[in-house]
Amino acid sequence: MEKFLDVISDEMKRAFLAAGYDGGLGKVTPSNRPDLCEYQCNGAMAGAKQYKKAPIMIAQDVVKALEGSAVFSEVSAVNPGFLNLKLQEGFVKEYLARMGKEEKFGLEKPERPKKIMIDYGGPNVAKPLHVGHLRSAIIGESVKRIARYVGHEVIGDIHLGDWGLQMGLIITELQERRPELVYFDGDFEGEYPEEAPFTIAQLEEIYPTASGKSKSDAAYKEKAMDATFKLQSGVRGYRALWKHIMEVSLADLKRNYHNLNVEFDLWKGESDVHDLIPAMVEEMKKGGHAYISEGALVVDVKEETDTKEIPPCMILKSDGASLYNTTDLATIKDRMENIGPDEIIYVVDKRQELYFEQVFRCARKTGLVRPETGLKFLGFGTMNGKDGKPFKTREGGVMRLSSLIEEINEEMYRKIMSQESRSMPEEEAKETAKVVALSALKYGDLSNQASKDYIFDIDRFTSSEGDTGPYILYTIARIKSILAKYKEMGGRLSDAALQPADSGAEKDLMLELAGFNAMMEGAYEEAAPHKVCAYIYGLANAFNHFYHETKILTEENQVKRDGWIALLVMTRDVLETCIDVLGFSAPERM
RNA sequence: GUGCGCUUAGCUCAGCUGGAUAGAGCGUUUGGCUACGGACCAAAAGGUCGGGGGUUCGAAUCCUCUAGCGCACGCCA
Repeated sequence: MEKFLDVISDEMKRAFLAAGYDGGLGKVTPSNRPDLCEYQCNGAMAGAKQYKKAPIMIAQDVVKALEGSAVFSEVSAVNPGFLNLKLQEGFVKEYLARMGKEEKFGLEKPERPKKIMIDYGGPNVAKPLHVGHLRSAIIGESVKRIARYVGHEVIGDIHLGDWGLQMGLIITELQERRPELVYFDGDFEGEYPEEAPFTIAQLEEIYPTASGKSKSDAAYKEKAMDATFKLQSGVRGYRALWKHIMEVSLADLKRNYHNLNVEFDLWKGESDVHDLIPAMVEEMKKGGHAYISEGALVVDVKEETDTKEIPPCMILKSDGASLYNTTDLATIKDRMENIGPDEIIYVVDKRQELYFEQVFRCARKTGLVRPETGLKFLGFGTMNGKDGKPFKTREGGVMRLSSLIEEINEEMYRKIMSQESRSMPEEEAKETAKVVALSALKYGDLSNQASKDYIFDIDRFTSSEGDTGPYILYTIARIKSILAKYKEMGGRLSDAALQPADSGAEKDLMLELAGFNAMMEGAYEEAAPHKVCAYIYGLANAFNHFYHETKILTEENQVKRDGWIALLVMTRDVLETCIDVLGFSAPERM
């Protein structure tokens, strides 16, 4: 269905036309003077020049044309030419009632649903997730859910770092420690064991150790590079070890992402496209795009309009080895051939912007993608500590994601248990703490613009006062509690029908609800989860304000009371829909 | 050096396509539980939108200069 603001604007446009002016001037926006009006239109001022007329005169003409409007209850022309608007309660109610009946609250399906791939997460196997992986996961997941909700086909791909030197390092270190393992026996021809010869904990220790050694020990590094080469050329034992590393590591990654309520559709990685590289490189050479520069194979990606020298995109290093660019390009090739997306969105650290610009240009130039294929870089900023510097542990190291989550879970649990009013059983408190803590973590992140750095403040995020996840969940829990009590009293939610607003607070709440679909479309178009956050914060505020003014269940006028119940149901549903696209959920009580 | 980004209340952040008196939250001060959930609500104080210039009837928003900070700039990922 048509968006609320569009319906109002249409009415305004008709008035401009009826008064003899350009209908395009009749654009209505939310009021920025809530004390004066609910909505406003500035078209009279915009049209003053065109009609060589004082804005206020135009505004007055429009006011006349709007007499008897079914949409506006009040229209006034104010100097220098503002049109201040208030809406008919009945009109608002009708719009909400229609929203409630339609799927997705009347959000219109896209004319042509797109197939969108989102590349996010990007963990390396055998390395624990750390806080640097958090934003990609949280933002990517939300962008994915928003696009999906709006009606597009969306495929999330984790894009694992599962190939290359890091694997060789692990294998080398393993060989140092346990040379007796069959995997290192070149003559072995039997079946390798099903069980991996290491646990995830061991794996997570092996990698940094090996990485450290390779930096100080040239011979060790040589060995690791050799192991990498052998793995890539398919040596049986090495392949078998690689599979073990993958199994063990992936099981751990899945568990961790699941705890974050982040689910990928594809678990593809660099290893999946490795075999595509030689042919792709050949094509680039044949196409005349790739040439040797300073020993390396590169593709020029400069453009006339550049204000700055853009270095060429490197395809192969001077020693002939592939690099990050190569696998990223091969991944694009693979995706285009096997999935054929209309758009690929990369949710990565914003510092990689120039790099991705090079890759995108190279992909276009060499024809890996169609001209109309969208390649979008969604860069996010750094998560900083309270001191404004990149977030670290107290000791100054990189904090593991699991530690961070544990810390925030504990803090939330502590807050629940210290609640005087309502104590709940310890087990339930623990589960609830997890749910609420996730909202704190995600909302704290998503309520900021993705592209900016932000300060991670556990005290602020876990507070239930102010613009936080727990505040939103508290509001939902409160609504649920009232609805539960209503049912206990014998009320049936399905019987409740909206009524025209009775008070300012009620009307404000209704107007907030009416803005849902415009907000969601905007959040999708700009890939901006923070708009969803801002919206639900406003909605939760509007509800709480209404709640404090209105005794709902004790209202004796049944029609009125049921109207409020219907409003609560809708508020709850919209809030829950929104937190779902943000990637968290609400407990029944907290 | 070149390019990109940021700078809004004491702190953390919004600000839609240029509109009226620049908005929230936290913190501070004050008020509200015999209540459907007080993990809440209401009110007050708090601003040279980094600085200068320009465009416009009108600028936090657009242009330009400038300062401070951050980031990136071919063989890392």
